[in-house]
Amino acid sequence: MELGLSLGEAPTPFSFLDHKTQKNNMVNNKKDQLGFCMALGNAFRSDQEKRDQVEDHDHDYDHHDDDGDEHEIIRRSRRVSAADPGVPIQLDLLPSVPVPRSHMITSSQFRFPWLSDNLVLSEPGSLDGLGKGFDVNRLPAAGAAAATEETEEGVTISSPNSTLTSFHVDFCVRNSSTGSGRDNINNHNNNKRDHINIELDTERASSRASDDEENGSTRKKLRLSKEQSAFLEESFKEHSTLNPKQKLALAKQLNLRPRQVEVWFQNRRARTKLKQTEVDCEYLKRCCETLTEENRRLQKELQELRALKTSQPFYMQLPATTLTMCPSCERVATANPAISAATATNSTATLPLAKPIIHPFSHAQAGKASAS
DNA sequence: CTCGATTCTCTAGTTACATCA
DNA sequence: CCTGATGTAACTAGAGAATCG
Repeated sequence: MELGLSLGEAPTPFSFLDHKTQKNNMVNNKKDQLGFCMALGNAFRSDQEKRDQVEDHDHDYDHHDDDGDEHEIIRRSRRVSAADPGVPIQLDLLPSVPVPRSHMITSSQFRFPWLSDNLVLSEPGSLDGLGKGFDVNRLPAAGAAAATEETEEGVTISSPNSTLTSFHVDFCVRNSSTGSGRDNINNHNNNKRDHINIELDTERASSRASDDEENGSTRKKLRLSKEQSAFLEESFKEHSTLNPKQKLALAKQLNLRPRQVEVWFQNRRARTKLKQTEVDCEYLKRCCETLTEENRRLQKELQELRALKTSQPFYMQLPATTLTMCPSCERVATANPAISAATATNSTATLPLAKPIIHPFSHAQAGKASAS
């Protein structure tokens, strides 16, 4: 009988994984037939699944919890323990873009544009303006001239006059130029600092975006505001891909060009995948270490058994048929119970040999033998 | 039904820029 | 102020799928 480890065959999923995770991993493994079961979610599913998701969105935009985003990966990876090297490793992932608590939006606090035209926010102050619709990239005064703008995809963005006023009235203390606003901010008390910084942030984004529109083709890099990033992040948690309808709705809501939303999602997927690759790499590294250690242990055991064989030549010269595995129950039936005991305990004690040979596949006898 | 052109969206890789230590 | 590292928005190329005539 031989014992071996093999990669390449269809794996039997680890029992510690729940059914859903197993299913996901089987999907992952099917592709390259690695036959390796990992306690990690599938951040990127097959094209067919993605298409299915897009089609689902055309019907309804309900949240599907089995979306394999990295947060799901975190939850699933936490179900396993790293304490035992033989047990798969716990891998803790932090969200890739840590959002300050004060800027966090939970999905229960608002709804996405494709769910409803209005966002519902429960935390005033931290995200002022969100609930009334984003306008952070619009020019405060001059931008109003462009009350209706045509995006690159021919989408008309509605007039900003509904939100612009309230959003900027609160922060009229700052300078109109981008850089010099900091001096004013320093004079304010700490309670307002965060609030103002957010505004400064959005204002920078606003001025750059407007510059970009003025310059046209020049590649001016826009830094998305915290609110925009947080909103996109929450949106990404819901769905890692967008259909055109969602993209337009999101762009309209955030006052970004649809192309910007599209690019953000592309880059976000790339970041997630990169992170997932790092996690996979780390996991495989640890698996390799575990297997190396196991291999070392088995080699040592083999050496000890060989040593036993040389020190007990007569004892080991028993007929081969006396140590046999039952093919049905996979129990080792031995003619000499002491041999199995010695093998199991790796003992080198001298053993009595004058015992009758038991039929290897007689379960009743084998059971009796093992019991003795 | 098949075929080629077109369009759209994706990934992977890269570049350019903003920010920070 | 300068500089290198880092993060990320934006770009490019190429592939695959869907659509249309």
